[in-house]
Parts: sequence; C-alpha cells; structure tokens
Amino acid sequence: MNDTSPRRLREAKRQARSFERVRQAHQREVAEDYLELIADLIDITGEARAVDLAERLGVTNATVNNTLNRLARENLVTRQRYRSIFLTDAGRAIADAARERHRLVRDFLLSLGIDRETAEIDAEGIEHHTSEKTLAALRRFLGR
Amino acid sequence: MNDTSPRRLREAKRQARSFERVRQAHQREVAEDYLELIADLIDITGEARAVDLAERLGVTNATVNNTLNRLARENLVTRQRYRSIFLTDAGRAIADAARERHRLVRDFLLSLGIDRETAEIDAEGIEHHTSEKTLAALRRFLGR
DNA sequence: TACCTTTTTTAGCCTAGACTAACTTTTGAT
DNA sequence: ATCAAAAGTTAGTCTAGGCTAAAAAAGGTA
Repeated sequence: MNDTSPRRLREAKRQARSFERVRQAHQREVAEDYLELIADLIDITGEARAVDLAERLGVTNATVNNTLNRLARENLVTRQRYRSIFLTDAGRAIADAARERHRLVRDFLLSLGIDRETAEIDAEGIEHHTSEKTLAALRRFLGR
Repeated sequence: MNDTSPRRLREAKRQARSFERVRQAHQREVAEDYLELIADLIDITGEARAVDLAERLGVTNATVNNTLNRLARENLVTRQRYRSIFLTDAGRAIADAARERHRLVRDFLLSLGIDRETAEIDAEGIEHHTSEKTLAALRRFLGR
C-alpha cells in the first residue's frame, strides 16, 4: 500500500500530534501529582513531609526523594536538608490548577452517577489529559 | 503533626491505590496505543509496517522497533524479520477493547459540544484512565 | 541484473522513575 | 541527656521509552 494522498498524510500528522500531547502530559503528570499532594498536605496538616508523600503515593521514600530533587531542580519546590518541603510560586500555581482540574473532573464523574471511590480513581488519571476546552465543557455541563 | 487516625490512614491508602492505578495504566498505555494503531492499519491498509507506526505515533523507527520487541516478548504481536507486524489473539483483544473505549470517549466529548480535533486529542489521553464503571456511565449518557 | 531507495534492525546513549540496602540526621520519650 | 525510632539521604540497580547514527535487508526500476 502506498497511499500518499493529502488526506492520509493530514490524518497521520494529526494523530502524531495527539500522541505527542499525551507523551508531554506524561512528563507533567508526576510533577502535578506531587505538587497537588504537597499543597494538600500543607493546607491540611501544616507541612509536607517526604514520608507522607511516599505513603500517599504508594512509593518508597527513596523514590520520593529522587523526584523531589527533580522538582527542586525545576524550581517548583524548595527544601533544606532534613527539613520539610515548600512550594515555590510556580509550584503553587501548578498545584492550584491541578487541584481545580481534579475537583472539576471528579464532580463531573459524580454527576454522571459514578460512585465516589471510582470517581476519585478515574479523576486522578483523567485530570492530566483534559484540555482547557474540555474543562470549559465540563463547567458548562455542571452549570458553573 | 502526627495524626494517625483511622480516617486519615484509610484516606492515605485509598489515595495510594489511585496513584498505583495510574502508574499501572501508564505501563499499559503505550502498549494499547501501539496495538490499537496496528489494528487500524491492518483493517484500513491491509498491513501494519513499522514505518507507518512511527509516522503516526510521531516517534522514530528505532523507538517503534524497540517497543515492538517488548510487545512480541509479551506475546501481543508476532513478526518475522523484515516483515510486517501481526496481532496475536491477546493483542487483538486488547486492541479491540482500546478502540471501543476510544470511540466511546471521543463520541462522549463530541456530545458535550467539543470540537472534533480537541475531542480526538483528549480522548487519546483519557481513554486509558476510564474504568468499566465510568465507561458504562458514558454509554448510559449517550443512550447506548 | 544492478543499483538506488526504502525499510528494518542494531548499537550506543540518555532521562525518568521505580526498587533495596545502608547510612545520616532529627525527633521524641524516658 | 541519652538513645531508640522515625525520617531523610545516598548509592547502586533495573526497566521503559525516547534519541541518533550506521548497518543490513528488501523492493522497485532503469
């Protein structure tokens, strides 16, 4: 088969863009999850400790430490050795946006009649893949 | 802070499960994307070639080859050297399920009034994170 | 048939994110 | 104040999934 029609080429490019988007989202996902969780812990308990992150993420301390190093390198968190974790302004902004998306997706799933446990789990995965347009549609649907 | 209340511990575990799910989905995502695409290419053009996968996924030939080796190791595809790619029964089953989910999510987004391009892109990301319960809710919503 | 082009494969490299095990520092209770 | 437990850090390993560059095989055409 050697269909090099403009139609087919256009479609292939569009598809490549979609996958590209997903791969980029991928790289952001872990960062967003960490930042969101750090913000939650700070707001709820007053501080974010690596051990709590590890427990909530279901990974080891070492993994958390690793990832925090990356986030610090990217100026999203700050930390002093053996002390708890803080968000930079940039980190806080990403966390806030992620929390907003998370809530929106979860509430939307709940409004479809999905149980709370499932809505939480699915929202966790879906929130990273919803464009601004889709978020707007969800808001519209929820009458917000 | 040392809140070790049952309530908090339960919540932490639930959250860990959610993230665990997302990480597992992660590992499946690439496989599903490949298998879905291979099935599409076979159905549309009669065969799936690595070069077409690379073009559509927006990655290099070498990357495709790498990943196909993994899929073959996992008995999801078969291949003879320098020949095109085939799905095993297991691979076909995963591809079919992925295509069904993809269509459902896309159609659902379209039904919310989202434009086709955005619906395609977001569906590509979201399809891997929708549980059976959520899929059922989408079907219900679409009246299927 | 010969040869150029296309496609596939291999080799070698990189980063992220996971792990275990061992070590260091801090915290908190006696 | 001491010292054991908790928390954080480091070192070393692994896999997935990217990349580039180069080699090998297949395909198509003069």
